[in-house]
Amino acid sequence: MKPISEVIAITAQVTEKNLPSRNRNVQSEYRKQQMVHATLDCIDRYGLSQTTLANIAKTAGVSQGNLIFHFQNKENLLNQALLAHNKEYTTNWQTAFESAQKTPIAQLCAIIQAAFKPIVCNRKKISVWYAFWGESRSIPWYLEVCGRQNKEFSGTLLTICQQFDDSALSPESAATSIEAMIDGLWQSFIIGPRGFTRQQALATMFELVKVIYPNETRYIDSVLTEYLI
Amino acid sequence: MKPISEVIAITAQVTEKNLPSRNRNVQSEYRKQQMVHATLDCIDRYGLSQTTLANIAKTAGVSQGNLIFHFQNKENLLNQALLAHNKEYTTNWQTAFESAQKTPIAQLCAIIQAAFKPIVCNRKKISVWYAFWGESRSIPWYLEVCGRQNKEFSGTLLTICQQFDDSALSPESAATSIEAMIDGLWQSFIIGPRGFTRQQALATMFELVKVIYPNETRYIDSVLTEYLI
DNA sequence: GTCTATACGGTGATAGAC
DNA sequence: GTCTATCACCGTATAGAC
Repeated sequence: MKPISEVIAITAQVTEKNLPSRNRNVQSEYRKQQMVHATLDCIDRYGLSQTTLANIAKTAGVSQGNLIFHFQNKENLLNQALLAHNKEYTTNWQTAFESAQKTPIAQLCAIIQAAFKPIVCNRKKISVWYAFWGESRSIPWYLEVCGRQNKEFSGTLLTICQQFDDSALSPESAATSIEAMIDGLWQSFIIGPRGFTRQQALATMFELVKVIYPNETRYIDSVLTEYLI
Repeated sequence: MKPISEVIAITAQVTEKNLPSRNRNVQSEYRKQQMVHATLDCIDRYGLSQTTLANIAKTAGVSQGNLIFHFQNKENLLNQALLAHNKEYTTNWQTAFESAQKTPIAQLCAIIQAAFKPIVCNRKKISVWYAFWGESRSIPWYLEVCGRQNKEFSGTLLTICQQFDDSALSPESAATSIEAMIDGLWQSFIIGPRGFTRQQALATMFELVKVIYPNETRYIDSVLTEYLI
């Protein structure tokens, strides 16, 4: 799914070209995006247990009946919301990974930086993950979605770690550690001290990478310097 | 709050001594424990959004009215459940910390081992944390409880890290890294690959500590060996 | 496609017997 | 203290007008 801003751009473009049928489809897609977006907002603000169709409708500025018209039922709406949330997250790190230099350290730094970008690493987005994970026991489908995504990330990370020449850690341990560190630092944004910032998280993250791959210290420092400017 | 097993022991003891009034109090406490326990079970199995008084009552083997009699309302019951959950977690690491040898590395290893003990580190217990954290935005009280606990743990960890003589990491970074690693590895039990075990988690954890404090390699290995026997 | 009105079931909480 | 019966409300989903 495309970000709303992009959909708006497409809508405008199509309108200008006067293509009513495609226009209608795109507008419909945009409406659905709006609703999905409102759903994620509500999950963040009220938690899954207090996220009601009434809430979502009000937030999206549409009627309750309209939600059902587009998504048939609440369950489906929540599923679509999770998929959209997941897609955004995945696209973020994959884009960073693909546009990085083709050296292990550059790729590693790229996906780590991506993980702490404001689009994915903020209180709202993280709250939503936790809301779904908190119900993943009763609704295994939630876990399936997250698990698939997670597996791909882990795989990519492991492949990167396997390309380093020497480290005190095995590639498996290094990959597991780095991934756990990212997840753990994310958690700090929710339950940690109020003043915890993305910059601090990223700095700590890179310090750890330097300890794991001391040979790459120079490159990492250059990335950090560039980032802080 | 005391673990149910202990409460049972006290109940039996008091009964023998024939103290009806205290006995009644203790039995009442035990009843409440049962209900709190059932509540945590339901949060794990159904998620917070599907945890109803009907569910809890059925799980606890009591009537719905009885729940309200003891806890006045659902909100209070959930609060007590979180407090009990939190208490168990805190007691676990504090006990380990206090009974450890008074050297930094022994204390560090002790609280790390405690974090991966089956009592606190299993799918059910972790699910419950996530359920509450997922709602912590809408119910700040949840965050307060977890935050206080978290702060104490962080503080203890930092104090320990400050006692090490030399490391490539600052005490602050080391403490943050270790705490994040624990949290991140916990997360693996929920969304990670199915085969992930506590032993693996602990092994990875200790490998990382060795990288952070290379001087302590020997002690850590001895702990690991002892653990795996 | 979007709305309002409404049916229906489930949920938290109360009342009162035992 | 514990239960059953019951209420009032709210949440999802449907129907039908526009």
